[in-house]
Amino acid sequence: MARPRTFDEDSAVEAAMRVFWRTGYEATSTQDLCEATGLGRSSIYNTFTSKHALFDRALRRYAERFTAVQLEAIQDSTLPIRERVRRILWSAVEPLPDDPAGCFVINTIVELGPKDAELTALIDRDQELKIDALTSAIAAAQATGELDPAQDAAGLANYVFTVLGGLRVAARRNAPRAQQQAVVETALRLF
Amino acid sequence: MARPRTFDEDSAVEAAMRVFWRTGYEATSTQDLCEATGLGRSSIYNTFTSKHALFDRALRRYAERFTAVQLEAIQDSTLPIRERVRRILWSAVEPLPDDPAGCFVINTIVELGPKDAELTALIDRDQELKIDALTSAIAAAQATGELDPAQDAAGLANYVFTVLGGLRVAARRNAPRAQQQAVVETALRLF
DNA sequence: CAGGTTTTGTACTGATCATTCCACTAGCGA
DNA sequence: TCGCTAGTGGAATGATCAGTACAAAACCTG
Repeated sequence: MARPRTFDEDSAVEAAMRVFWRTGYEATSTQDLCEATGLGRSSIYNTFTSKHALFDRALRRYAERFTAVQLEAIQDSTLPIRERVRRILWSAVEPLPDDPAGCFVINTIVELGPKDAELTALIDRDQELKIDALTSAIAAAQATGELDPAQDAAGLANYVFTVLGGLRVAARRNAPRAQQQAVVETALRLF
Repeated sequence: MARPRTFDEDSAVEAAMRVFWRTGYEATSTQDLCEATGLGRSSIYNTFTSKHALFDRALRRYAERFTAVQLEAIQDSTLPIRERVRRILWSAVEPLPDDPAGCFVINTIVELGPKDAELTALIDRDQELKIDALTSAIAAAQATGELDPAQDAAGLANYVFTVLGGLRVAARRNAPRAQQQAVVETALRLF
């Protein structure tokens, strides 16, 4: 019963995600969100309750999608560990052509990290998931002799994602691609 | 002739810097700036002309100060190159106790990078200065045989500052200090 | 002490902010 | 086809935004 929606909720979140990603939380107005999603104010508030809640939805969408891709790369046992790490780092160097610059998660840490404990917790959980997966993959590679077992697996995993963060900041600044590629190769020397 | 100021311009910029550093550009209101600096609106606009101009002043202050410290570390020839690099990375792991989390420059890249070409140019120049200095120091170390001359000096310098960026993002998220220290040690293995 | 000049506090501007309200519309079940 | 319910568009809401106008105040010079 009753009138059905004329829009797709999922693609509205997708559109909002891209605006927040490009522009940040504070600098994005509800008007911007209306224009980006094609929805009216009422529909946005009726569906998502607030700007902050929509931001939360958008961030979750982003994190889930990118984490899935990275977990897939990490767990692809047809590739040597070194190539899997390369794929992870490479994602920062060769983003999809019309994605906004940088990483939405890192933008959020920087902008809202000190102010929004809930979002920080969400991001921490996501980060831990990836670190754990990479740690396991590295440990497995050490067990097969593919990697020096003397190294601390968790430490290496942490290192990889820290470098990734640095690359994503560099991407936000439009650093030359060749430079970033060189950094990836340098970082990979430990593998 | 005429009435003198009752405040110190420099310490007003310092106070503004710390608010912008902690809170970002958009989320800092002129009211916040009044409270942080202890000045009235009139004095702020009379002295600094606009919020954006004050932000610019604050960012320059920050960049000049931190760049000076880092250049000093880079050029301290009493230390082996490895220790100099360690000092650079260490600054992200052990910040001064009541400084805001993270790095004001990186916060600015992330928040305003895509929107503010002038600030981006300022940051790029600053970054280049540091990269060049570190490149020279690495090349010198290679010449004395302290470091393998086969490595690309500029590439290594770039790598160091990319890792530093990653560490500073981690600091903004309050990542455990021990984890960050481990990352520093891992990154240093290339030296 | 008086004149000139800049600073300072306060009150105000118009714009924009996130959010809400309400009348209207559109579809589904009866 | 009628009535219920939920979605929609647009006009409000009051708060806050960056920036300004202006008069009173404070200091230096003469």
